[in-house]
Amino acid sequence: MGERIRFFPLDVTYKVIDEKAVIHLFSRTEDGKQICVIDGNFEPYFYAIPKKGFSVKEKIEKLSIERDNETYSVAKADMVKKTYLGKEVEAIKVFTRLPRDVPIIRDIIKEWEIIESVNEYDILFARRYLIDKNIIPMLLYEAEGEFINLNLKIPGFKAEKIEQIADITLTKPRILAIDIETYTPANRAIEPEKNPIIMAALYGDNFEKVVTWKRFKTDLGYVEFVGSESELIEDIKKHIEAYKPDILTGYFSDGFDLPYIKARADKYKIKLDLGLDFSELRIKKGMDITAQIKGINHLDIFKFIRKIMGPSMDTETYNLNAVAAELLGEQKHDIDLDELSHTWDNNAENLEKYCKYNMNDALLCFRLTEKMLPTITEIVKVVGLPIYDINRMGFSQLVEWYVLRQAPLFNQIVPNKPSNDEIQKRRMQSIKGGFVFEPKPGLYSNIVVFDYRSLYPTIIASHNISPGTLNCSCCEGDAEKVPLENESYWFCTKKKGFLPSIIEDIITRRARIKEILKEGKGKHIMLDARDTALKLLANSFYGYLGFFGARYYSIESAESTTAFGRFYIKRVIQKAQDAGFKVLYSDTDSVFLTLDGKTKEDSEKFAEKINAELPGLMELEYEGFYPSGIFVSAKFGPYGAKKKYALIAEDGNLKIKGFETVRRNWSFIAKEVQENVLNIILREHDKEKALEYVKKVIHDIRERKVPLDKVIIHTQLQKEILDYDSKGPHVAVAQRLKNQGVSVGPGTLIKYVVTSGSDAIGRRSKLPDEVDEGDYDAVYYIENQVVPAVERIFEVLGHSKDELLEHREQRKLEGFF
DNA sequence: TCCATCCGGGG
DNA sequence: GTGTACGGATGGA
Repeated sequence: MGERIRFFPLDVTYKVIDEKAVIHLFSRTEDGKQICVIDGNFEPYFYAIPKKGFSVKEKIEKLSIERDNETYSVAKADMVKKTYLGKEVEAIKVFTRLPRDVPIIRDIIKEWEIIESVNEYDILFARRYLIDKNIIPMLLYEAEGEFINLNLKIPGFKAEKIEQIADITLTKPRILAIDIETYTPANRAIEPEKNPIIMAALYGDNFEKVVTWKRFKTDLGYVEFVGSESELIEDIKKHIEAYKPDILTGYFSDGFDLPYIKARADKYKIKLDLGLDFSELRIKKGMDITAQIKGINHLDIFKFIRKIMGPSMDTETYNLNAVAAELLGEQKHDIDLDELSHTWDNNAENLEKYCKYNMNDALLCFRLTEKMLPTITEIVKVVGLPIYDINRMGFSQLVEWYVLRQAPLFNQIVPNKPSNDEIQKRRMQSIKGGFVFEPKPGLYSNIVVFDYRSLYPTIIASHNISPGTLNCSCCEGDAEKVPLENESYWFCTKKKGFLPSIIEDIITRRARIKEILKEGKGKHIMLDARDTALKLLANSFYGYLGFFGARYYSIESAESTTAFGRFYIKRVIQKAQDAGFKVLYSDTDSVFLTLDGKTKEDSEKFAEKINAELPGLMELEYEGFYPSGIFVSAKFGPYGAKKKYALIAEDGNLKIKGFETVRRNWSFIAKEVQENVLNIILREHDKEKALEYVKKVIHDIRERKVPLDKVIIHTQLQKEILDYDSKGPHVAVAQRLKNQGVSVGPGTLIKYVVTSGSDAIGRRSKLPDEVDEGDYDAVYYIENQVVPAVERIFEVLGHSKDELLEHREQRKLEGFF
């Protein structure tokens, strides 16, 4: 009888040993040791689907060819009953001797007359293994087998049997962050072939190190001096090996740090055999550079944040400073990197601050990784691929690999990726989106808001939308048609489709998590993260159906999804009007009504009635009741009129959408006036009071009674100063800060006050410290801050901008311009 | 206006 | 490694 071990798989590859592909699961054991569990009991295969009525199994079994003195042959061929795009098929599961034989055998079989199609020939062996053996990275498994010597840096264990023993997750993988500084003179390009790495920082759990090769006096404990750049490279290699990370993380390390280190190591002929199997750090070039180390998940946290978190973040740029500012509330050290090379050459005694800077970058990267880890882990668990893989995927790829993992459970053969021609065709196609009912500007009372919970996912599930159920012959003429004018689509009503089944599963899993979260007290970081991961996936399905690269691309399905979306929201609008409610506004999945004399209970009953008629998982949710609200006309953006409204809830909370208040680059006084005006109007319904209040504030500004700290404007620099076309006041201030030797860059928060005078506005914008109390430009704050903040609100109430300003000032202003 | 190329991040 | 990106801005024809 063999031994038993418990382990969390983290990375998976395979090696050919004795003419056989052997899976290697690089893992962490339950008691924290590294181990490589190997499994030789898995064979490469793909599917061949013959044309109807043809028997092809024997021909395939006999297939064997010679090429370059190598023999490629089919190891085995099994007849299997499968489902392919909604149809039952008799396929052949074609086994080859090695993974690399698959494309060769496939190419031959593909050309045969009697073959309808070949499928699943491009699913990497290691991934195929994880799917077929139902192994999910970062979960706990138990293997039975024996320890063997494998010529690896870590012990080997040959498994005869592997099974999951409980739903236990590795929550504390060992993380090591890396960041390098290179010799790059000001205004010069980054040139790895030419310029050395001069510092490298590593930050981990109870571990911090900055390695550099110029000596200077310092008390910093973490600084380590070596004699040369090549020694620096050897040194960081040694530290990484000693730390034994599960995750090596960097910020843009796919595109910068690791390729740079590799380029410099190559120059000195240093072997960067960081892989746990002694393989070298691999830089894969192409359109997109990636860096991979076998056995260690290299995480480029920048990539994850930009691709996955990006859409839900405020920042426009994803540089470390801006991202750390938003996610951690921390910034990079304020130093001028342009001077580093000069300091390195001439003033080594001043290098300490650069070491601190270097360390801080590694620290920020470590913290970002820690912060993202729960979400990353849950995505890994939902999609079922290692951190390294999911780190480099976008939404559509995550959906696709989720689908690929579910496919065997539903006995599905998965369609192939589109050809280039097909992609070109698909790129031409576009579809109609959600329905928008434009609000009429005005002040309203007794507003009820409803929205469809997860509209598109529930439509896909409830209407059985997928390429496999589209226009099925079994329901032709019987099934309800998709509400599209120029098309005649229907989806099967007799058999649940594959995609609708798995999306339904995601929706119900989310509902269960929500239940638990509702019941339980305190924080559930893991459940929150799981909900985030599932939500992300569910919301990506509709986009996936319309994504040109998708295996399950179906423009008809995507079109039908939005068509049903428009249908259901329009139906709510129609029925609400029929029932005597007034519809104020609607966008895609939500609708705003006024009671118009009816009661809140009436609206709840109305929603119940709507829900009784909705299919499957679809549900119109009561979002809230608002005693009053104001809709304001807004500027037209690229997608039509932008929504701009404010509602007040029964508990007095304001719900503001689209107003400038939510943005940072307004002075406190402008935000305060806007919020107070909204409060007076929505709470007290007193237009005159609001008007008088604004007049009073304008008067106070003019009298300079408003304290300086209320006129400070905070604006975050979104890009490099040079990259701004129009240099607004904050850019001018940033420029002056830079001239004074202060390091400013994207993400830096600029605080300034516009002072009085007749100069250009940029010149009059000063740092708060430089301004005396009361020395602000009253006209600017009235005209460019306070008035614009409330102008549109008063417009709705029938008061013009001029009424906000007293006559005398108005004349003065006119004279001014 | 259309098509192709470049860029992001990093020093 | 049973494989290869993406979407938006910019600039030239």
